[in-house]
Amino acid sequence: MIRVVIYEDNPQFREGLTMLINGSDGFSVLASYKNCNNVAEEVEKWSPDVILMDINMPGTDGLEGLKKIREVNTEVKVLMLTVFDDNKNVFEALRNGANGYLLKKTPPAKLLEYIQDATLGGAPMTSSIATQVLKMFQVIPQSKNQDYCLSERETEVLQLLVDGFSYKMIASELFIAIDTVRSHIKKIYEKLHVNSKSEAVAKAFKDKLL
Amino acid sequence: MIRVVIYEDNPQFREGLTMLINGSDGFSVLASYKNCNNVAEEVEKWSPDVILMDINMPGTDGLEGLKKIREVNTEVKVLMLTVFDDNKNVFEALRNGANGYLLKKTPPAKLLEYIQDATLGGAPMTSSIATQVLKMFQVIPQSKNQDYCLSERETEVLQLLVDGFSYKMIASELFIAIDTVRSHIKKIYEKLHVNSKSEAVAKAFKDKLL
DNA sequence: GGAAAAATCACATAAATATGTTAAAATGTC
DNA sequence: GACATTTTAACATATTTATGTGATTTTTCC
Repeated sequence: MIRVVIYEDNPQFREGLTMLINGSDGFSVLASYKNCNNVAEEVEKWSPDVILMDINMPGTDGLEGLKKIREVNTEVKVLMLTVFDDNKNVFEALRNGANGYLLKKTPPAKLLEYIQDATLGGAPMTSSIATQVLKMFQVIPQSKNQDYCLSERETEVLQLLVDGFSYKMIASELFIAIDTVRSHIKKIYEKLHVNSKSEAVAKAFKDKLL
Repeated sequence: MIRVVIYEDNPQFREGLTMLINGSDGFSVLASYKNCNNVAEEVEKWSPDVILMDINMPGTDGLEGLKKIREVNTEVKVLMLTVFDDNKNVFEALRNGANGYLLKKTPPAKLLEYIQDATLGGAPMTSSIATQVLKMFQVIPQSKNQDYCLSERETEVLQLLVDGFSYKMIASELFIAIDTVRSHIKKIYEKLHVNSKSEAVAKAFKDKLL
């Protein structure tokens, strides 16, 4: 038996969901609420398997509700429900530990399937949402793996620069003369096409050299 | 009719897939190959709706194959197939535009459903993979929004430091005296608890201050 | 209107950095 | 062994940066 708690401000939709789920074998609604104002206590009280969470609600909204839930419970599966597939909300929800993201227009049969999918460790998403999620992956880390051919020693020195070491400190850290440090850094600047320490540090971060 | 091309080095598995798909209404296998050595031409030739792509293959493997496909075709849905849910491969595949990621042990009925799901814009994933993807979202941007209370002007100056400007350049950029730049930077160092330009730059990147 | 914070500028000085030139070992490769 | 690359190092010098101690003007906010 999959035990569900619902957060949804619209009374009709809330009732509809409850009837659908209670009317299906293997599913039962433990409770439903019209906002997340007391979500922490409610989740602790019922300890459901799945929570259906509307995003747009008066008072504490779905995203904040999700955060509060995750502060007290990382096990329960939380499926976000929304009318629009708003990019920013999707990202925020997944970042805060949502297990799935569904549009409200999802047909009832699919919804039940998705709920079950979530309990099995899946990440059910409406296809338009799934498309967005895939795009996020493609955008985020366009790791421009430019290779500047830094030698081992040069990489080491650059790492220390990034860590905030002065020439003097690097010299004593690596047991070499400060003039040698200078030499290395000069070479590093050439290879990275920069001419100051802070530019080199910035480039190291931007191009993920370390 | 959903038109499929298969890349899979194991002959048995390749044959099994082909028979399964060809034997199902609404699906047909256009071709199957045992490596990705000529993937670009093959995809252009068949222009399939869906490609099933094994990750581990001799010669050009699935990940490289995926990259080559995306260079010539961004429309075709590519589903990655693998025995293991290896974290790094999942990430690399999604980053390079895979549309889904399935374990080979996926039951035949599910597999057909997933293929269809992909054509409809979904992102079909085995639940263990889905779990990993969700975790990636939670890990990536742990935005430790530490607020160092930099003023507007200070933020501006820090930005220019990060961009590699010297004090002199900042002064002329902002139409202020170099001594004023010094004052701002001194204040910035205090607030960030650092005492050199490169440390400030590094901190700006680490804490995503800009 | 007055207190607090932010932004502006000046002068001084020690320390650190950038740049140039040069060159001897050490290491790796064909 | 010859060659290229890397690592090491010294010396010189101009520029930049870090730090201190003031002080004046704006802006903000109650």
